[in-house]
Amino acid sequence: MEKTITKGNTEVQILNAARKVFIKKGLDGTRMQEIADEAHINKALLHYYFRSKEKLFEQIFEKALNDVFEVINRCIYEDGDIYTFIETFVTHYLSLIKENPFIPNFIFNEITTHPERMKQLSTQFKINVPAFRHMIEKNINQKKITPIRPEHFMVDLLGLCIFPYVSRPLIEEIFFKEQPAETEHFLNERKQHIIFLMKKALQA
Amino acid sequence: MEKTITKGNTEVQILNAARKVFIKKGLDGTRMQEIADEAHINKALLHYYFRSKEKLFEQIFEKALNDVFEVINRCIYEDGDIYTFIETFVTHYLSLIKENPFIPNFIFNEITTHPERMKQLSTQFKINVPAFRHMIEKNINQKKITPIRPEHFMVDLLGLCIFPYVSRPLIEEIFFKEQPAETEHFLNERKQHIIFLMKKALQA
DNA sequence: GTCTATAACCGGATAGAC
DNA sequence: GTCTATCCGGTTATAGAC
Repeated sequence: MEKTITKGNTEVQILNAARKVFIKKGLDGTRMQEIADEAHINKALLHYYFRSKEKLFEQIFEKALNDVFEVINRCIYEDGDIYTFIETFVTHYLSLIKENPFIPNFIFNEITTHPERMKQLSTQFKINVPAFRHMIEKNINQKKITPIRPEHFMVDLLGLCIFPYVSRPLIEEIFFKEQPAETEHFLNERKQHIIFLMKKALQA
Repeated sequence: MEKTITKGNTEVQILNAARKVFIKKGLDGTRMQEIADEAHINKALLHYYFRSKEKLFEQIFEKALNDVFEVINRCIYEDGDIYTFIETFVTHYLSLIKENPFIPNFIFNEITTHPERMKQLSTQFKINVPAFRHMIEKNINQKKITPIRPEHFMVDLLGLCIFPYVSRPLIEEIFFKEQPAETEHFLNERKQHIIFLMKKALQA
């Protein structure tokens, strides 16, 4: 009776466990045994459900990439106001990262350590670049913002949001060694700070 | 005679080879055989010179971290003008990354995949935080810039410089799929763009 | 110092009982 | 579907000749 709670979803348990371990340790650093332990099942079951380590990994990687692209696309409206865009983008993106702080690092690392394979997996995801470019250019033409290359704008926003989480251990070590709790507070301040920074930088 | 060119510096050859492989593949993804091949020597020699894979790795990791911190510290002057700081910092930092584009990813990844060990190694490096804070606060008091928390300012600069290189494969895929050579041009534009962006954002 | 050969170990994958 | 036991390839590390 109590067992029914988890009955039938061994597959889900495995996926959750795999996600947790892969994201923290990467493809090469992950041991199938550790996933099995985390999922409270036997190593052999992993192969029963997913055939191989790599097959299991691909599912996790694709899902992670999909989440990241989805949030970006949800914020893009061809005719949107750019100041609204900045606010919604930063808000949604930071909340995604806050809930999954290891994801960006995970993605970047797998792409650089296994370029061929990951590149192939990553090509299926797209962001709506034409709509994004259109939005920026329209706002420029309306003199709402100073001229800027759309690609720089997007990279700026992503870098400002993502970098503090990717480099968190070093930031903690450098700036907040004496009061580690302050790091959390600092990261929470980022939202207002980034919005302020980008709005001011873009003023026409 | 020709052999003397490399005689006596087997150790250096190994370090160069190890650096190249570790930085691209990470600690877990690196095989000692690959380092040996890259250095054109035998696998056993690696152990003769460095005892173990981990010992060899530590040397590479520490050197990488040291380079990164050194550049930052070289730009900090307690009484410096902040607009000068922005220019020299961005210039030096981008040229470091351009020459070693995989270093940031390498460092972040090792710290997250092996937190205990790497944290320990990273504590020996410091940036001159008091001088940096002093510089920012002085410039604020002189009304040269709008008030900003020094930590945010540093994280902004680093993120804007580093992120485009860390995410290069995705940027290429998303924005420049049709003309991959354009990525290089885009990255070269970053220097002027970041300087422009930060100066404008900080204006008093 | 540098090599070849091999030991010792680990981890992904499979066989086969239940 | 789930387990235990085991295989087998690959990888770090060492022994020992030169």
